[in-house]
Amino acid sequence: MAEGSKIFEENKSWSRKLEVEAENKVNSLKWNFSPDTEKEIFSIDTPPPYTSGRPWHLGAAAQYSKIDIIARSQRMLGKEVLFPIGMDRNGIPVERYAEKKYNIRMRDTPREKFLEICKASLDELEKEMFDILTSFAYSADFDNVYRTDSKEYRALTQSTFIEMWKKGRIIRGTRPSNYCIDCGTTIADAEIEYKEMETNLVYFYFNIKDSDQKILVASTRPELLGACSAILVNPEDERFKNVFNKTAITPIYKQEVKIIPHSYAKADFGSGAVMICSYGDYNDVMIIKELQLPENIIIDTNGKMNEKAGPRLNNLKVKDARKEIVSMLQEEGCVEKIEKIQHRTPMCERSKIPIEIIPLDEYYLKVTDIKDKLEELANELKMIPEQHRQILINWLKVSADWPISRRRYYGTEIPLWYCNNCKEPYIPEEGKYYQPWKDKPPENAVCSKCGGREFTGDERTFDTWMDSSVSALYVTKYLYDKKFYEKTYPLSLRTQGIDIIRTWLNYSILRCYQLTGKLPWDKVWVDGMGLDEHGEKMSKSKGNGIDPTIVIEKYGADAFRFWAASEALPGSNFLFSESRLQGSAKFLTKLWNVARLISQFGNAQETDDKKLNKSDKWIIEYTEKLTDECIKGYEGFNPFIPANKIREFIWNVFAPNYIELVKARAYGEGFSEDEKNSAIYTLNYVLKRVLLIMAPVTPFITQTLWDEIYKEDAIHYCRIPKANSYDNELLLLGDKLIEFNSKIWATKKEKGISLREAIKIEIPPELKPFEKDLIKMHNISE
RNA sequence: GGGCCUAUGGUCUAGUGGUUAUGACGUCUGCCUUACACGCAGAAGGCCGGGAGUUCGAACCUCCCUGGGCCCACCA
Repeated sequence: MAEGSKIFEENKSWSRKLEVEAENKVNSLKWNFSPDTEKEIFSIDTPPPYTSGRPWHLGAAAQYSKIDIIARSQRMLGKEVLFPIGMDRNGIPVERYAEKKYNIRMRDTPREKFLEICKASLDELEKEMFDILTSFAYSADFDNVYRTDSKEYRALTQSTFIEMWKKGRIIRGTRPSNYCIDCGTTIADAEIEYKEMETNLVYFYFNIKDSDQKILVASTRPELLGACSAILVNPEDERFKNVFNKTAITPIYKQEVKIIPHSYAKADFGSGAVMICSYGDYNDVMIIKELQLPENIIIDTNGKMNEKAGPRLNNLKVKDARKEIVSMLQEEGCVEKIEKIQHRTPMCERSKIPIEIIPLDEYYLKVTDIKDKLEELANELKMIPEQHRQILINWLKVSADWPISRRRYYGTEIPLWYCNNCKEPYIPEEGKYYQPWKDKPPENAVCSKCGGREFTGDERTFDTWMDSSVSALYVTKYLYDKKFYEKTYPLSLRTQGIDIIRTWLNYSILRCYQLTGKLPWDKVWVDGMGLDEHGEKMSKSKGNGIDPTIVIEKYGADAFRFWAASEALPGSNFLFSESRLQGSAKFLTKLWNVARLISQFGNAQETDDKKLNKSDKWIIEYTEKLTDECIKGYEGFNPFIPANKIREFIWNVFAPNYIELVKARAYGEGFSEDEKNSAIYTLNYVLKRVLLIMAPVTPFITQTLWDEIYKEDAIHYCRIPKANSYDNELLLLGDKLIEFNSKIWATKKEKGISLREAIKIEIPPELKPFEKDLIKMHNISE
C-alpha cells in the first residue's frame, strides 16, 4: 500500500461509507453549460421527474443512472454537454397528495389557499427528490433547475398555446369526453387504462308499440335506459326480422325508440339486441354520431343522475342508480335474467375508477388532420433501440384530437378571458404568465367582436402534458434566448422510458413540430422498465415497490449504477436482483484491491516503448482494445458495453493473468530496475485508463482512487483518450498466455499441490517472450 | 381479431451466418498464495422453445407452431 495511505490501510473493501466521504468532491463539481464553446455541443432532454418524493421508483433511479452515464461519458469524450434537470410539478398527483395529507377537498378549499398548500408540499417533496438524485451522483446542472410550475415555464406553456391558437391549431368543441368523476375533469385517451371487472349484464324486455310483441335487450348500463335513443339488431339476425324498424317503448320511461338493423349489433352477444344510450361507451358515441340520434344526458359531472333520469334515480350515484333501476325493472316484471360477465372497463389511470362519457365544452389541439405528417416524423426519428418505434406508430394510428383543458387547480392556466357581453374569447400576447381565474386581462384588452371591455377569465388549467411536452423548448430557451436556442435546438438526444411513449414522446413531437416545424431531437433513447425480481411491474398499490435509497445505503450508489448499467441492454426491461447488485458491489471491491496493490509500488518513471517488457506491451494493447470498445459503447449510449467489458477485463484478464504475472517483477524480486520500472509503469498505465473509462459508470470509486493515487484534477473533468490502434497478433499471443496459465493451475490442482509450490513444466516456444515472468509467477523449476 | 417484441446451462444475460456459445449469480471441489475469503484456483451444468426451409455451413436468415410480454381494437 502507498505509504501513509490511511484510506487503503483502513479499508479492504469499497463501501457506502467511502462514497459518502467522496460525495462532497464528486457532487461539488459544476456542470454548467456554455453555448459559446469551441467544443461540439451535446444536449439532452431528460424527463423532468414528477415531484412525488420518497419512495421513488427503483426502476426510475436505475434509468436516471443510465442517463447520467450517458451525460458523463459524453463530457469525457470531449463534448460540451447540456444536461438540464427539471421538476414536473403540475397536475393531479400533487393535488391528491395535498388533499390526503391535509384531509381537505380541492373544490371546498379556496383556490388561492389550495395552490399554496400544493406548492408547499411540492417544495418538501422536491428536496427528497434532489437528495435521491445526488445520492447517486446525478450530474445535471443543479444550479439551473427548472420547474414546470414556475412563472417562466408556465409562460412558455401559455405562449405556445397562444401561438397555436393564432395558427388555428386549437379548436373548441362540445364532444363526448372521457370524464373522471373523482378528478372532476376531462382526461385524454392516453390517460385511460383498462381493467377487467366483473359486472352484471341485465336482460330486460321492451314492448313493441301497437303490438303485444316484446324485444329482449341486454345491457351492462341499465341506469342509462332514460338516455336510450335506439335499439340495434343485426341485419342478418332472423330472430328480429319481424321487428326491423318498428318502434319499441322503453320500460319505466315509456319513450319511443326505433329498432334499427345495424351491423354493430352482434347476434351472438347477449340477447342480440343492444340499446344505444348517450353515452355508455365509445360505440354509443360513434353510433349516435353516425345515425344522428338525439343526445340525452342523464349523468352530471358530479357523477350523479340528474332530474332527466326520473324522480327515483335523480341525485343517485351511477352505481346506486344501477341497482335501483334493476329493482324498478323487476317491479315492472320485465327482467328476464341477470348474468355476471367479465367486462373490460375504461378507468382513469390516476383515480382508478371507471370513466364516464359526458359531453363537455373543452379545448382540443388538432391532431387528426396531421396524422400522416406525424407518422412520417415518427419514421424519421432515430430510435435507440429501433424496435420501440412501433409503439409510437401504433399509437399515432389511433390517436384523436387531444383534449387539453382540465377542470383542476394546480396547473398552468388557460390564458383566455371571455367578453361579458358577447362571450367572445380574448387571448393575450405571448410572453407573460397569466392567471385568468384571479387576474383581469391586460389593460388594453378589447373584445375583437363587440368592442366590450369587461371580461371573465377561464378557470381551467391545461393537461400537464401540455407543459412537459415543451421541455425541449424550455431547456433550449425557445422563448427567452434566441441565440442559445439556435445553438441548441434541435437537441442531440431525448432519453426516456418505454412507458411514456404514447404521452411524453408523442405529445413532444406533436407540439414541438407544430411550433418549430422540426423534430425536437436528433435521436431518442428509449429504455425499458425496472421490474421486481419476479418480472412484475413495481407499484405502490401492489406493495412490491423497492425504495432505491435503501438499496443505495446498503450496497452503495456506484454498485447500484454499475448494476443498472450492466444488467441489461438499454431498451430491455430489467429485473431487480439483490444478488446481482451484490455482485456489482463485489466487483467494485475487486477494483479497489487492484488499486490498493498497484498503489504500493508508487508511480514509475516515464518509459519509452522499447524498454517495455513483452508482458507489459501485451496488456497495454489489451487496454487499447478495451478503450476502443468502451468508447464505441458510450458513443452508442449503451452503458451495458463498457460496464461488462471492464468487469471482464479486470476480473478475468488483468487481475489473474497480468498482475499475477508481473507482481514479482513489480516487487523487484530478481529483476532489474528497468524491468521493475516497466511493470510499475504499466500497472499504473492500465489502472489509470480503467479509471477513466469507468468514471462515467461509477463516479465515486473512480474519483476516490484517482485522488488517492494520482492526486490530479477531478477525474470527471478529464477526457477519455482516443483509443490507439492495437496489435492483434500480440493479443492472440496473450490469449495463449492465458490458456497456459490455466493449464498450469489445473495441473497443480490435479497434482494436489498449492499454487506457489514449484512445478516442472515446459513453456511453449511461442511464450518464450514471457518466460522470465512466467517462471516467477508459477514457480517453474528446471 | 390486428400489430409489435421475445424465447440461450438452476436464475438473469451477451452473442445476427463459420467461436471449444459470453459473462454474472448460484452449485460442487480444493486452497487464508504478503491486493482482495466481498478472495484465489478448478469443475459440473446448454440437443441456443418445437418443426420445416434457405445455405457448403444457422443460436443467428425465412416460414409455420408453441410459450411469455406489450400495444391497439372488440366485448351492449
